[in-house]
Amino acid sequence: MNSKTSTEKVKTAQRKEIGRQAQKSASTRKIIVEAALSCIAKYGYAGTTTPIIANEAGVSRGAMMHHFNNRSAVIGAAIEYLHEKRLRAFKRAIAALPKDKLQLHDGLKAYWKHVTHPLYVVFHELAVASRTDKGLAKILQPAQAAFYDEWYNLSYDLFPQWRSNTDALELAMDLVNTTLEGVAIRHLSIPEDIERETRLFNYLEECLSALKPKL
Amino acid sequence: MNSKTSTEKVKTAQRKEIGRQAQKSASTRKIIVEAALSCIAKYGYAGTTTPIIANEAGVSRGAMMHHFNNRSAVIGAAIEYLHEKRLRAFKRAIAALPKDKLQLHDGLKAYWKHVTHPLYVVFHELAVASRTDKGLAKILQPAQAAFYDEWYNLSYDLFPQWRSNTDALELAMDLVNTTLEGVAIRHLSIPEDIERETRLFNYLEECLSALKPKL
DNA sequence: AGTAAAAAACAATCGTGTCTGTTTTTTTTA
DNA sequence: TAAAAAAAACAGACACGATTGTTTTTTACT
Repeated sequence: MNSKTSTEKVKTAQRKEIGRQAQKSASTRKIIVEAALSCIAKYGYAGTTTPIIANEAGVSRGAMMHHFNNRSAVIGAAIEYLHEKRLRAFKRAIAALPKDKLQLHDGLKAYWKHVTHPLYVVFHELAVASRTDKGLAKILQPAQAAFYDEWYNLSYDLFPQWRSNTDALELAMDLVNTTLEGVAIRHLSIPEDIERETRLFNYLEECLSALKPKL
Repeated sequence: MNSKTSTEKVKTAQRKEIGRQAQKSASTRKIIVEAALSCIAKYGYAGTTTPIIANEAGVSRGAMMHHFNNRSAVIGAAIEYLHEKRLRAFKRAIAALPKDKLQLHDGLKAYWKHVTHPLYVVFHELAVASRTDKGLAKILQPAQAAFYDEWYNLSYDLFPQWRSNTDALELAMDLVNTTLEGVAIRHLSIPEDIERETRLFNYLEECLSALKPKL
């Protein structure tokens, strides 16, 4: 049987005060999880093997397997960590924007920055792998859906002018989403062409201005 | 030393007349290559192992290794085959369009069909894998570049009205390219939403109409 | 008979999961 | 409070299965 999962272990250790052991445990877990993300970025999902992760983390594979029951558990924890990090970073970027005279430009730029962030390729890598790995899909999909949800809600809050026409908002978001992600993914196989991309970026901004409901 | 590559073998066999043996050889090679593509579509690039390909092709692994020196050779042949097939299918779709009163709608639809074709996910799968597999990248990149080139040239030929403003053409193509590919890739992790997609599709068409240089 | 195709067998490597043993920390108990 | 017991962190080694490339054997064709 599986006895208790690693997460449960942490929880029981955390109750009352945080002992040194629990601290160390959390610390190495974090190190391992970050190493896993780093490996996915460097070597791809298939290339992220347990010995490689352990090596990247600077711990023995035995220690790693003590904290996580199997490879999937490591990947799962990495996804969770990645999701939170991604969301936090995006929210922080949004929060840094001027609330009063918020321009479409700023929102667009924030999303662009998000999509060109190194961690985005990790998410994309996982998304592609999940197509043929149902187990992975089961872990990844909720995070993916949650992110889009959050993104939509944030946009709804931030751009009150659009609330009168949610269809337009949805269209605008789809346009931004697909286009920018398309550009980001193109970078994988084709060297970036700043000039062309900024032209596209500017055009997209024009489109949004035109789509914006008039008060 | 690698002695002669499988391709060379075929060539020597093909010179003079096409013997039945050479025919069979070409036939099984094709079967293997198609099986490889099928496997990439089904199990992903990492999951496409030599036993699986051979099994899918219905030949022994030994026979397969007789025709291809190693796994890379199979993949390489598959990419070449895929590229030609993709290009041919796209050209055929373009050729089927009405030459006289060609609408943007038709061109857009053709590209959309191309991007939702099952073989497109194979190409995308390979593109992602090539990020962390430089050997693969070396094979894939030329095909990728050639396809984009061909696409651009075709568009240039098909829409003479745009020739007066190549900047607009380039922008339009970037917009179409990134958006549609973005939608296609979204399908990997998120179930399609026909309504939203057609709305986006129609909007894209409007954008193109507006971008079109006036005569 | 001789050559190519196909199949099978082989050796080497690699990744995974499990198991055993050691050290350190925490908890219990005297 | 100090010693003993329990639990957790960690390291290394093992066995199993899978994949790859090579080599050997069998089959089919000309």
